[in-house]
Formats: sequence, C-alpha cells, structure tokens
Amino acid sequence: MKRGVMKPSHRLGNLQLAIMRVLWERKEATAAEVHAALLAERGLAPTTIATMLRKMEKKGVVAHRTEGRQFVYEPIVTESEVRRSMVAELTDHLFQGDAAALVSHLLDEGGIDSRELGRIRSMIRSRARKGAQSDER
Amino acid sequence: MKRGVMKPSHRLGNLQLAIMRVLWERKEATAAEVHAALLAERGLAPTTIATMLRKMEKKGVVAHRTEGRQFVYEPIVTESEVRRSMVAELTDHLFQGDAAALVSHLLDEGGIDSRELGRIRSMIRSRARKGAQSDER
DNA sequence: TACATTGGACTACCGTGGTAGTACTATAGC
DNA sequence: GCTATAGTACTACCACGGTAGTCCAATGTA
Repeated sequence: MKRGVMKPSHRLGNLQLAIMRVLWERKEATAAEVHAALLAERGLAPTTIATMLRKMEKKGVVAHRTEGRQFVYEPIVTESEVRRSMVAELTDHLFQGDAAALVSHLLDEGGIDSRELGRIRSMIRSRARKGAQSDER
Repeated sequence: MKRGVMKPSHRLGNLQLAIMRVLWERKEATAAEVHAALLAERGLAPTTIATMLRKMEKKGVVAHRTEGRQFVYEPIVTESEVRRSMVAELTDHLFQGDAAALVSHLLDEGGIDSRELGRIRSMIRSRARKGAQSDER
C-alpha cells in the first residue's frame, strides 16, 4: 500500500488549470494565444495570463522557449500527473485515502446518470480482468 | 439536469477538514479537545486550533455554545455536504464536470486494488437497479 | 484577598492563487 | 534616427489557509 516515491504534488489553482488545459490541448502556445483562448470564459487582462505563466514556470509546471520576441510556453507536467496528484490529495483529505469511498460517493451523489453508469460498468468489467493477475503493481 | 439551488461551496483546507472530522466524529467538542485529538498527527499550538475554529465559525461551517467558561463547537455542515461540494469542484476543474471521467481515472490510476474493485462492482450493481426506474432525479 | 491557571480574543505574519497596472525593451515603420 | 507598438518583467494588492504569540477575563486556590 506504500506509494513509495512521493511525487511532488502538483497542486494547481483554477486559472492555472485552465491555462494548462490550453497548453495540453495545443502542445504549446504563446501568452497571447492562451489569453485569447481564455478570453471568452474569463475575460482577464493579458498581463494576468503572462504573470500566471511566469509563476507557473517558476513552479516547474511549464517551460518556455523564445521565438522571435515572444515566449512559446509548453507544459512540462502531463494532465495525467496533475490529475493523479490532485485526486490523490482530495482522496487523502476527504476520504482518508480510500479511493473506493470516493467512487462510492460519486455513485451516490456525484450526479452520474444511468447512461454514464453503464459506461462505468463496462470499464469496471475490463479493469477486473486486467487487474486480477497483476494486482498491487 | 439543473441542480437549482447552487449550494454555497464549502471549500475547506486541510487543517479545517481535520478539525471537521473530529467534530463530525464526536458531534461536538471544545477547542481543547480538538487540539488534543489532532496533537499526535499535527502537533499544533492550541491557539492555532482556536483561531481556526473562530475563522470557521465566521465562515459558517461550525457553531459554538458556551458551557461554563469554554466553547463547545459543533459542526453545522455535514460531511456529505462538504464532500459533495469539494468533489464537485474538483470534477469541474479537472474533468470538466464529467464525474464518470473521474471514476475512470480512479480505476486507472487511483490506487484501487482488486479487493476494492469487487466492492465497487457490487455497489454499481445495486445502483444500477435503483437508478433504472428513477433516473434524472 | 491575591495570585496562578485556563481559555478565548485579537493581531500579526507567511505563502500562494489570482488579478492587473506600470515599466522596460526590442522590433517595425516612417 | 525616432517613435509607435507588442510583448515580457516587475511590483503591488487582495483573499484566504495556516500558524502562533500576546493579551485579557474568569475561575480556582493558597
């Protein structure tokens, strides 16, 4: 049950996540492009995005290279990694690390309708097959 | 699909959650009792707990009554409510509101072993029965 | 009655997400 | 060569979680 390596907890805020989504989707983008992509849903100043990007680079979740006179940013943590660490954190704090309890919660009151339930059911079936032999990886 | 009431987003930090857990478990507790309960795992000053409790009361997640010369705190939001709003928030930010995607993620890399998978499987089965007739509640 | 203890109130401080204004710099255009 | 423009850097500010010190009031005790 030990997770071993203790990965570096990529805790990202709301805006940071939105920025990362743009970067993940496009592989890379300039500050202006990110700003344009988020303008509709958030309407922030371009400087806000640029500042956030700089803070995120300092934190190690994105990197930039210079292209002409503008910075092209690129994500250096994957969506998977971020999801993993943020979901793990929530699971720890809210469910004492019991991931199955989280699933149970989602089933009870997470707003999952029966169509989704069916999808989940088949996921579980295939997981059960795969997981049976190579458990506790 | 509309939830209607837009509940007030009980976003709680790590320590606040730990305090709430003590309160939920005991129904009520004085600041000193909460401090004692968390001393082993956190080793914080009693004043820190008291301050946190006051901030939490101001925020509306706990309430106190005076008993002799000390305050007896009591939770006024349930564990369920907090879980609901915090899980919903994570689902929104990290999975665009797709709760089934969160479940999928947990199944793939949430550290759920086969014993738990079995538990989840049976939960799903009973959920599927109940959900079939009264969907879209 | 005076002093020690206990428990809450207030205040302060740090880190960080979020927001944006202002300053600086390099390039493009006249 | 000078200026307008685009784009980044710096700085500041707010809110809030977290942490704790100091102060004050009430109670218990010598």
